[in-house]
Amino acid sequence: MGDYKPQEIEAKWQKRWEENRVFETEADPKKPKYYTLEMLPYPSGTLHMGHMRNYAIGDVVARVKRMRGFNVLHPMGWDAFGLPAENAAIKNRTHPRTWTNNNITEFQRVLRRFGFSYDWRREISTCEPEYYRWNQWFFLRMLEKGLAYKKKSRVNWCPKCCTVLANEQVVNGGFCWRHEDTRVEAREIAQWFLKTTAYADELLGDLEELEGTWPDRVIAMQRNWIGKSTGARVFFAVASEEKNSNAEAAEGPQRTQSREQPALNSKGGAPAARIEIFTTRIDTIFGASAVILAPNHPLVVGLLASGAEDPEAERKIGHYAKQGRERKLREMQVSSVKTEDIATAEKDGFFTGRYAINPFNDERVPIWVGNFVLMEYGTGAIMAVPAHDERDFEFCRKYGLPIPIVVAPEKERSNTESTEKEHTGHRDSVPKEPFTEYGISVSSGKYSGLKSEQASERMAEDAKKGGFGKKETIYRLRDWGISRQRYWGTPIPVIYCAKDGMVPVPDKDLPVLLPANPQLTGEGQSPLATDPEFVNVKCPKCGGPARRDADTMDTFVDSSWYFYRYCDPHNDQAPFDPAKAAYWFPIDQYIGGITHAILHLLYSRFWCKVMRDLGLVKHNEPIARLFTQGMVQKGGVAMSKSRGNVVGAEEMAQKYGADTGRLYTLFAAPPEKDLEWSEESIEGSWRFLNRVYRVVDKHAGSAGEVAGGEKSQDPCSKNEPGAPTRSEDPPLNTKGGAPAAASEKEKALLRKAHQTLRRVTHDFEGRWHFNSAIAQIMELVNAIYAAEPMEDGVRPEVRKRVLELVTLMLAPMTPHLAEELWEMLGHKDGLWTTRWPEFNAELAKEDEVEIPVQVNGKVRGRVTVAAGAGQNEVLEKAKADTGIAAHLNGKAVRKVVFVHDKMLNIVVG
RNA sequence: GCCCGGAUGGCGGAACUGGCAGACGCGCUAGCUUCAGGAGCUAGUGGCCUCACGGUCGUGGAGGUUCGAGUCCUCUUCCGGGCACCA
Repeated sequence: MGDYKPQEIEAKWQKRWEENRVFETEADPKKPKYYTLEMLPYPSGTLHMGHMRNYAIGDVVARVKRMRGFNVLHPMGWDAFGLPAENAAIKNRTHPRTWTNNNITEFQRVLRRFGFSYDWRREISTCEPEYYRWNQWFFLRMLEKGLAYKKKSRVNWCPKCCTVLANEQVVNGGFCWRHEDTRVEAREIAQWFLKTTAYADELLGDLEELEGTWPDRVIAMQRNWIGKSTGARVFFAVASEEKNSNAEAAEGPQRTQSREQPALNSKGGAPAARIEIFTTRIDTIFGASAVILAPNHPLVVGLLASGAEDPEAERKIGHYAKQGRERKLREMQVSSVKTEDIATAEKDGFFTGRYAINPFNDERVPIWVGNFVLMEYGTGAIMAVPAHDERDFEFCRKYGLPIPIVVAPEKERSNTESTEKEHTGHRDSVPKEPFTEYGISVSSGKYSGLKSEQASERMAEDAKKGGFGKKETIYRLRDWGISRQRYWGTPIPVIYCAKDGMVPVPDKDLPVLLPANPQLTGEGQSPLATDPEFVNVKCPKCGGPARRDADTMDTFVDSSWYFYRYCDPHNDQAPFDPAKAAYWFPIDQYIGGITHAILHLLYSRFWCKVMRDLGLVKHNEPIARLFTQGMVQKGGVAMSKSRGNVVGAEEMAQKYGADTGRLYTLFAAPPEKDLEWSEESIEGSWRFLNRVYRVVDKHAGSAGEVAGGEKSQDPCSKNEPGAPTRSEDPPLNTKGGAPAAASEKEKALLRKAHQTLRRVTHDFEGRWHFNSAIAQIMELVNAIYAAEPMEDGVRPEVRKRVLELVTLMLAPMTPHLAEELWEMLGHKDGLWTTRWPEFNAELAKEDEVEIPVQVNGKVRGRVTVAAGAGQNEVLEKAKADTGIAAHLNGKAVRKVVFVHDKMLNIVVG
């Protein structure tokens, strides 16, 4: 008799697993594969129970699949580049590599302490040249395909990170994803972009493939982020200034032409400027009362310069004379740079003094500049249809622009009385609110009377025929800016030569190594730029003096394809062997936090499609199933080092053992939900494991001597991982015939065991209700205790078998204890050689069932009958029950509803 | 504003396709054991009424479908998350 000593047991089995290379895997096309993966951690600070939960969930999946006979790939690695390492290095006067490697060592030690079943030979670290050279290789391939380009543009700058951020890294409407209290600033910087937009349509469309296997909210967030809008582009010609004074007219069209920048997409040499607008509601175009440009639209400056001094127009619809407009424009351009709360800001704008021609009805509409029109979205220009759009309504009402109605509600009814009258089609009546839904076109020329959808269709067609527009789909998604002005990342493999311009580093010169000893200042200039040895190189083309690109890549590049590297982690000829990736991919199960719903998970999908087009892989999507686990919280907020509310994983392992820690995180809440850490509750898991240990310990002695116990295993199984042993139920596994039980007690216990096995198996397969699986096992253990002393009425082989089932069911969750119990139960081979047990339906079957009897839908009693009893038998028995009979009270039975083995409802009236 | 989730005892949470609501655990109460504490074992534990048998209410709220609703439908409140002058 001994006590459960997790620390001893855990060390012992971790050693055995390692000696026997239990978790090492190779691609083997003859075996069914299963690739399960937890998102790779950023090694920083301490590994806490939040991390632990993630890995515990992943390990259950890996171990269950292994027991199910799959060839399981379950690797681990480190997202090792990144800002925190650099900042910590500056603070502690060390090197980011030192800091990172120390953390990796620490993380690794704790993960090993928890006995996660990783194939450690496949460990990768993204900060090693053997890894990041392939980031550079991919970059060069994208450069060749035009998927990487450099552009000066307005980008997000985080003053704390001292670097540019991708749009995906800007959260909560303008804050840094790492510094949620820090607003990003807009800066004009030339940087590298990866053309995610080239795959926008595919990234959106393929989400359908993921429906059902990815969480709905992740799909919804990605859809939202990609933001498809189907509509049309329409060209409004800028009207010539026939009302101008003679002097201005004399300068004529040439002046206008030369001053105005060309319209977007204007075909070379097009004489008159035109404004291209994007709309999702071309059907409302007859109601356009203005064209509004973004303040930084390229046409604005030219239009202002040529805009008429028209006192009458100024008085009527504009608020600024010519000079005022220019001042106003500067104001608006400045204020739009600050990423203020744009959504709530008041609509603001001014008339440019020029007019545009609506191509559908040749009407002259004033051209305005508006603060709510974004250059970044669509064409940077809109038509304002105040009667049918909230924002246009607000804007036009403020400036007294007409609000013509061109869509009437389909039914003659609408929400309020006031709108009812207004939406009857008089285009000069003034509505109190815009009608933004689809309806019937009115006052829209030949399109009047059409439904909105039809009108849109026809008008887009006609615009195309007439050469003044076309159908168009646009996306909110923008290209991924990957340049970072920091040290600890992958150098961008590009060289600038005075003679040859931008020259890619040839493949043979990869990797471009990070300089070993940089000057780290954290002050917003890439530290690489200050290293002459790094920067000054010979041009690969002409051999002349040239400079390297001094920026590094966003670390999300590293994590966009790392899971392919696990398939072939030491390949020095290619990022990976396509044959190996073809075997393992797609990832069968990916597990991680919701935080990466659009960052990592969108970039990874993009990368996969690029690799497919490079011929490296054949699949469209890298991740077949995604699971987003909940966070571990303490005091209502997620555990994090910065909040100071972490519970260290190692601390838990020392106090209760790894198995208790694992079990608790699996039991306390379903895996997708957040879990509030409770020191009190973990005691329950600890008690349970002790309870299991004690009862196995008690019966193990006699069980070891059981004849047939060890022999019942398949002797061929030894050293053959492909054909693991499957122990069976001696001696009750007789096929067909009714098993002979020694006693009612024995039969009931075995029945409970197999019922539990059935449910636990089910909970592990897909449903992932680990918490209720554990609850089931607890019930079984309770039943074993209730059957004590088992010696009285339960044969040793049955006792042993029941305890084996408990052990096997616990094995994926508490693997160390399970191995120990397995050994105590007399097994010489490790539990890892054993397969998941099959439940025996015959043994699980109930002889008798208790059926609740309802009278008029209310439970009034229960009757016990043989399983499978028919309606009449149950009904007779129910009527004979005095309690139930009292409720029937001699009333006429109107209806009887009977569900086999479930319930009986007698309806009386 | 739009889009996703949620809401069940004192607490974490069960309840597979509509069929005994509250499994399992925590906490609490009592008994056994112990010098005592702890641990362990056993029993009890949704509210209200009742000495009791039993009754009655009960899954955020209001309606509805059904023999029967935590589960399905309509409306609604609150909480969490994402996106947001997206044309």
